[in-house]
Amino acid sequence: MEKLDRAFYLRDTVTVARELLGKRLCHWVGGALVAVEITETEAYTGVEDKACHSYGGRRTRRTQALYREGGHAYVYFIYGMYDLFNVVTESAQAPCAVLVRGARPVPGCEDAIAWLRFRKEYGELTPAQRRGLLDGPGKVCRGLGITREHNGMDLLGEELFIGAGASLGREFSIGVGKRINIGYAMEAVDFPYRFYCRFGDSDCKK
DNA sequence: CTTGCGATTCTA
DNA sequence: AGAATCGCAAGG
Repeated sequence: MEKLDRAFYLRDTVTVARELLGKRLCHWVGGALVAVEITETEAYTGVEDKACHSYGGRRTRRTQALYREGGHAYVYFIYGMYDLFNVVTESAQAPCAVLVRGARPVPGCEDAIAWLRFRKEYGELTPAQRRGLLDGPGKVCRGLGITREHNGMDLLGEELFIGAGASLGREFSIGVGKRINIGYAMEAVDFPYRFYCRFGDSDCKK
């Protein structure tokens, strides 16, 4: 499968966050290629964004991956329980990233369905259950088997990458809103940096 | 070394 | 609305 190239990730973070909607996030794991379609993202725009881990140029062991060139993974641990997957964007001088907040299984991708079913220990999955496997940033990592071991990984490699093709699902428009759970971020709480798929009848947000 | 708290999820 | 649960980052 053709992958998004470096140039895609080196662009403006908000643009990348919008354009990642509908793209296929893929992880080769356990002998299966697990592919899901991204339905919700948030942009974290770097040193001037109080909600971003690199705000003010903060550079610690945790934030190191943010200072890589665009197209790398930034995976960090939160709330004592969850790993969250981000796509690093822009140049190495601009520590920005896009948080993947939600996804859904790609129709017809049986490897992914089998993997997700295994993760949830379900026999069969209703459409609602399939959606519920990936409808939060912690669930995206759990569902795809992404952990902190993937922190800093190059998304142009073979194991973890994002497909360049158009969405396999239905057409959608882009919904915009404020980011979730960043109440501490002063003026940045109101930035319209959350993006989600709108499918006419139903939105991909809770 | 200590401590406050978080880009969440699940249950009620 | 609250608990679970622990690494990170800041401060002493």
